[in-house]
Parts: sequence; structure tokens; C-alpha cells
Amino acid sequence: MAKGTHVRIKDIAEKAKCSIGTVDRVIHNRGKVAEPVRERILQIIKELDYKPNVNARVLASKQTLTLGILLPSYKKGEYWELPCMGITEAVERYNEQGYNIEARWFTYNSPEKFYKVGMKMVADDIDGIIMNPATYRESVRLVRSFFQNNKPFILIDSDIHGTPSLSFIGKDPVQSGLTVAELIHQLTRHISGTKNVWIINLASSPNQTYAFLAREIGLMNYFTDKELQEDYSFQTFDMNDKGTQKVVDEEIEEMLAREIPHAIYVTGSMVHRIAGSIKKLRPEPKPLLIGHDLIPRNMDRVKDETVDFLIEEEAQRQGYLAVESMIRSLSYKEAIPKKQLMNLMIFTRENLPL
Amino acid sequence: MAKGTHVRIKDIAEKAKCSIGTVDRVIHNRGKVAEPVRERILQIIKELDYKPNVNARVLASKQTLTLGILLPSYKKGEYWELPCMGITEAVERYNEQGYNIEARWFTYNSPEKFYKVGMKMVADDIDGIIMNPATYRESVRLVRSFFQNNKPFILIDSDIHGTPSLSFIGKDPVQSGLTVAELIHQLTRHISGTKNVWIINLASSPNQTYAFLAREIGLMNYFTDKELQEDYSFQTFDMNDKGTQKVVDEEIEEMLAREIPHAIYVTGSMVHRIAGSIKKLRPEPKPLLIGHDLIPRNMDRVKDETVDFLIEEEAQRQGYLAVESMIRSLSYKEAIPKKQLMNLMIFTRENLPL
DNA sequence: AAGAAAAGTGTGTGCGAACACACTATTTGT
DNA sequence: ACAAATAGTGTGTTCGCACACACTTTTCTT
Repeated sequence: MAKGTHVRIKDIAEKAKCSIGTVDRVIHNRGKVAEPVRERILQIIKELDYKPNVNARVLASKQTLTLGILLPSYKKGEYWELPCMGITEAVERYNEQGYNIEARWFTYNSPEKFYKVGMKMVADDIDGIIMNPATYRESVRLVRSFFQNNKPFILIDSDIHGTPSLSFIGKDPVQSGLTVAELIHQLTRHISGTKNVWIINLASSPNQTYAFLAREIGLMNYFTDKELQEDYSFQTFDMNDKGTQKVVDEEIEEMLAREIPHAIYVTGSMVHRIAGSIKKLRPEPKPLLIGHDLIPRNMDRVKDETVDFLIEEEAQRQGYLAVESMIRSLSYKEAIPKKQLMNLMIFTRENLPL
Repeated sequence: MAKGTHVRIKDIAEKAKCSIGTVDRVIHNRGKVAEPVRERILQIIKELDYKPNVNARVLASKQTLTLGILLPSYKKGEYWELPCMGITEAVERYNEQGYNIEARWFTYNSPEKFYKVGMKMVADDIDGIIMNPATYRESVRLVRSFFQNNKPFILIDSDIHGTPSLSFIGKDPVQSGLTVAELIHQLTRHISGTKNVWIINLASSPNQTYAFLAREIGLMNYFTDKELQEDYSFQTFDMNDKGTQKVVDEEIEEMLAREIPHAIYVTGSMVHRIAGSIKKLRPEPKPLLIGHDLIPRNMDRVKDETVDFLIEEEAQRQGYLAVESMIRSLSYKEAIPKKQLMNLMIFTRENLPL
């Protein structure tokens, strides 16, 4: 392997018959370099495949990177805590390594707040933005602003197709739906007669629904593709969590009292709510329960076997990767893949982490 | 966040009223420091929570780390290619960052060779060892030798319990078996009557069998625990791949001609072999097929729906983590968790990567 | 008691890059 | 024509650490 063969700025300078200062200037576009010299240096850099020494770079530039994190507000134990943990982990890790990363958090609970808070980020002295595009309209307006102000940004969890982001980190929700469909199909195929499947869209906030609906679409897609609709009967329930917890729970329990489906799929991260009702009513035979996200309350329901499967899109890792990618882009000037797709993980009682 | 608050060696020196040289000596155990001074400095280091600046450290010490990689020999597309990819990826990544890591590969195809090659590593000038403990006896002897020669080592994929390794990276194979059992149970629960399940131990080399048997044990454990043995009928087939490919295939096809089980579980990474036979014979109803590892030939069989589920223990990430952990231990002098357990991932057609 | 060996300590240089600054050569203005 | 502005370039310091080396003090020999 390359030993001591590392090309340094000094080597470039020597070959170009100029000083390291000049080389430095062309590398950082700090201007004031005669065009022919500039070209010559760039040529040599390419020729020698110069790779800056990251350690020296970080050491020398006492830069402080400030990252703006724009995410929905959440309570402890809710989905967004996971990406946040990943973000915090990455920030701490890089800080320990001599970097100076500061994460500034911006949260919102409505589209208006989302836009407003996002705009404040642009004004603030922030080097890079990591955000979740909650609603389309506002996201586009924000992205426009980021673009005009030359602020690099990374989208996590949901994508806005074609957006000039540094990277999108997450997974196609349709694919999630397809995976769930595959699971349901496999798990119910030996049940005789028509299989009743409930799809419950239970969102704690209306601006989460896009991804959930996309999951539903993926699910429907699967059964259409395989021409299996005849064997299945689907019912979708859109429930809003605006009311008190009790109202939703009562509704669910009423539904379960009337009929027991073969399988229930909850598109959001709220399976634990349905699981609660099932635990209480103990319907026989117990319907298959599938949901999303490794949040504590869901994991508990997997452990006690109320929930059968949880799908997860490496939420924590998304946060970690977002920070890492941003640093690599800003600090190392590395190229970042436009899309970083996570694995879709299927968890059941026996392979649950921890 | 901490800004400029970084404690430096100089700060320690000042507080301890000595020179940075002395501090450096106690940090690196370079000896020749008066005991009271030494104690004082250690105290201050703890007090100030000194964390060496990694960038400066790597920059200053032009050390070349040589890692010895001791893994079974493999052909393209086989399981061990995955950890190797991870290892290579990590080495390249760190080298690009100014480190100087060299990976020296040692492979073997028999326990004797394993031991012999392992011993050669000890003699060679190697800073750290990453190995898979293929067989118990030889591994223990090697570990003893590593220990005596003060060579740090990391075990990947399989563990030797209680071994003085820096870290074990992998997963408990029994857990794999439990997960597979859960899948089989869930997927066959609605089949009426006794469910026939085949377990096929198909190893390409006899020293791989330990993990495979452990998986089988996990599976049995599950059904015993849940008192489900009565609903199931298990048959285990131990097949050795010593013979030509044809012999094994013929044997399998003969078995399938006699009887069609409800589910087949292949404990190793060779499901594609059984899948081949199934593709050829097209038994009706098609038995559920579950196997391990995301190697290309298995993935192809998932895509064409011959194989239903693949379990994977993040093989590639294991290799990556091993190198990273070793570097962090040797270079950063960081403490590494004694066990780094991977996620057990369940893959089906719809969530297969790529 | 003199000299050698060992123990204990401080200084200086280099690692590769960033950046401030100083300097020279050229152009521009009047 | 001469100062002022500007383009183009090199030097020197800094970052935090590792390590070689020189130096001082103590202990051991005989």
C-alpha cells in the first residue's frame, strides 16, 4: 500500500515551481493567482492525485462548523428521538476527534412554524443544514432560500425529489409498504378464505401523513401486482390523534369488538396504541400486528408478543450519517452520494436489539 | 458546546509544573518519570478529562499500522468475501485520511494451516490481528501465543467465550436460530396438521460447522420453549460438500422426490444450492426456504422467489468495524467494547438492498 | 572521592495544511 | 511622471502532538 507516497502541497509547489502559498490559494479559491499558474497547479493536482491530509487540515483550520438541525418537535420515546440520538452521537464523536462541531436545533409543530424557523436558520450563521422536509410547499420555499443563500443542506427521512440537496438519507416509503405487504402475504397465505386486513393511518400530526400514505400505496401495489386482491379484503382507517388518547382507543376497541381482522398494519409509529387495545381485549385469534419504528413503547409490545413485526429504516443511523456527510462535504470537501438509502430492517421478538 | 476548551498537553504540563515532555512520557509510558510527578500528572489528566487530539496525534506520529487478517480462504461470491470487503473499505478510508494502515492477509483451508499461518503472524511485525476463530483447539493455542507476545486481536463472526480479545464482533448464532424459528413458526402457523421442517447443514468445509450447529440448537430451543414440538416434525440432514457438486444436488433432489416438506432451513450460506434443486423440480406446494447471508447467488434466488428469507448478520460491517476498532485501540488508545453485536437482519424480496 | 551509569527533565524539530502578512511587479489615475 | 491601487507571490507562524536529543541530578561502583 502507499507508504510515505502521500502527495503534499509542498510536492505540488515544487513541481509547479511556486510556493505552497500559491498552491494553497488555488486549492481554496482564495483568488489572486495568475491564470497560467493556476491551470498548471490544477493540472498537477489531478496528475498526482493529491488528497489533502485531513488531520493536518483539521488541525490547522480552527474552524467551527455550525450545523442547523431542523426537525419536528417530539416528546421522549417518540420517533424523532432516534435520528436525534444519531445526530448527537456523531457530533460528540467528531468533537472528540478535534473538530469543533456545534449543533443548533430548530423544532416545529406546524407547517407555518416549520417555514418560519427554517427561514431563521438562513439568517443565522450556519454552515450546513440537516432537515426533514415536513410539508411540500414549505419545504420547497425553504430549499429555494437555502439555494439562494448558498447554504448546503441534507434531507433526512423523507425526500423531495429533484431537490438540489447535498444528499438524501432515508428510504423510499413505498418500498416499506411493499415489504410489509410481502410479510402479510407470507404470513397469511395459509389462512383459508378471504383474509381481512386493516390498515390504520394513525398520525400524531397531520404533516406526517405523506410517508404513511406512501406506505399504504406500496402495500396496495404489491397485492395488485400479484393479483391477490381477491384473496384479501382491505379496510383503511384514517385516525387523527387530535382528540384525547381515550377517544382513539375507544374507537379502536369498538372496531375490534365488531370484527377481528387477520392482520393489522399501522402505517405510522403508533402500533403501540393498537397493541394496547389488543392487549386489553385479547381477541381470539389474535390478529397479526405489524408496525414501524424501534421506539421503546413499540419494542415493549414486541417483547410481550402483542406486536409481531416492526419495520425500521435505521432511524438513528440516518441522523449519524447526515452529520457525517455534512462534515465530509464541508470540511473534507468530499463528494457525497446524492442518495444514501438505508436498509429496511424487519424485527421480531427474537432479533430485537438489546 | 465546548469551544476552544480543549485541554492540551501543554495545559497539563503547566498545571503540573513540569514540561510537556514529561507529560508525554507518562502518557506513553515512556518511563523515566519520578513517581510523585507521574502520579500528579495522571491525576490532572483525569481531573481535566484530557482527550488527546487525534488529528495532531496521527499527524505527528508517522506510525505505520500493520494489521494481520486471518480468515478462511474463499472464492469470489462466497461468504467471507463480505467481511473482506468491509475490511478493505475501512483500510482504504483510513489511509485516505492520512493514516498509514497496511492489511496483511493470511488465509487457510484447514485447521493445521490455520494454526501454522496464525503462528507466522506472531513472528511477523504485526501490530494487531483480526481473525475468525475457525476451530476451538487451534484458536486457543493461537490466542495463547498472541497473549504471550502481547499482540492485540479482535475476533469476528464467531466468538471464543472468555478470550482476552480486544473485542468480539458478530452475533450469537443461537440467536440466529431463534430468529429463524420464529419466522418458521409464524409463517407456517396456519398450515393445518403436522408441519414438516427440514434442517440442512450443508458446509463447504468441516470447520464451519460449529456456528451452523449452534443455529440448529437455537431453532430447536425455540420450539421446545414454546412447547410446539407436537405440531412440527423436524428432520436434519448433515451434508458434506466434500463430494462434487453433483453428488449433493442429486441427493437433495432424491430427497425432494420422496417428500416435500413445508419448510427448509439451510444453516450455512448455501441455500442457493437447495434453491437450485427446487427451481429445477418445482415441487408443489413450494416449500418455504430460509437461509443465511447476502451473497450474490443467494440474493438472486430471493429475487426470483425461490428463497423466501435470508438472514444476515451484517457481515460486511463486521469487517469494517473490526478494522476501525483496532485502529481506535492502537492509535487513539481508546477503550473498545468487549462485545459488538450486530443486528440480525431479515431480508425478503422487497427489502433486499440494491 | 572520582567517574560511570541511571534516573529524571526540558527543548527543539517535524508532521501537513491554513492563513495572515509582507513583499514585488504591474497597472491605473491624475 | 509619480503616487496609489491592485494583481501576484513567498514567508512565517500556528495547530497539538510525538519523539529524538541534550541536559541535570541522583545513585552506584570500586
